[in-house]
Amino acid sequence: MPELLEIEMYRRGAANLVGRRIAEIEAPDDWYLKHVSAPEVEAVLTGSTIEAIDRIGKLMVLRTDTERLGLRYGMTGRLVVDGAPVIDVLEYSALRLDPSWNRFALRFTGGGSAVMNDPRRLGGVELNPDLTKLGPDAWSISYEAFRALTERTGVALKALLLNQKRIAGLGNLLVDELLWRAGIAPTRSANELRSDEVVGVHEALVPMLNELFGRGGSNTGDLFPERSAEGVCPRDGHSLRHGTVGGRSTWWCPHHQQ
DNA sequence: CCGGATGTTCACCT
DNA sequence: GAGGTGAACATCCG
Repeated sequence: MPELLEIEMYRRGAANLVGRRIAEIEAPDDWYLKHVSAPEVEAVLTGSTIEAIDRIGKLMVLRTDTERLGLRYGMTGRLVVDGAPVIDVLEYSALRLDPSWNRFALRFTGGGSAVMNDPRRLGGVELNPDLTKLGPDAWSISYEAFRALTERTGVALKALLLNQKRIAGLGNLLVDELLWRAGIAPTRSANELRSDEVVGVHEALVPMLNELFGRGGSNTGDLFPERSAEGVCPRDGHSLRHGTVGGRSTWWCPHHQQ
């Protein structure tokens, strides 16, 4: 479920963790810890206090006075704070939080906890993640930075927008929705876009994020209900095209997305 | 039963 | 270097 909209919901839902002191860490899954061992995380974080929670793209960062703990949610990771899932949209028909899917947890002095529950194990936890590996956050990228991105590569526009090193936060659903709104085919080479097309995509970006955040997440886009073999363009009724672009399943309107 | 899925990384091609 | 493909992770859904 998570793209940057969902991670932002998680971040806000976790705001009351600020000020809490970490009493204990549970890291039962070594595979979930990236570039760090469980004893190392425990040694560094136990006893420290969470001072702030940031988000860059799809990465959530818990800040203490000396460390930063990066939380990635993959496709199925969920955050459970004090026993309650921080979630507004159901990804499956049932919201099941099997305890065996708890991959990482912080227990706080005086009670309460933050638990990452992730059925598919696609997320992970990293100590002091290298933020230089992430491009500017999609919610605040400037037009100049966005235009520079498009000019530097000939990959399909969708592949560029999915590349977190270039622009952080957009996932498969949001990119399809964005390009549908902007009227650009996802297969277009980034550096062959006309200037007005680059403007159009950038201008559609923040309003789309604000709108879908207000509606409840990445799966509330206008195109989303039509992502199927029978899907038609909500704007003009044409049958949607389907294919693989940037390695991901992609739906777009062959009529108004050129 | 089978294929695909809101993500990321890496190996392996061309 | 640049770009593309497929596999891996594990579970659920149509």
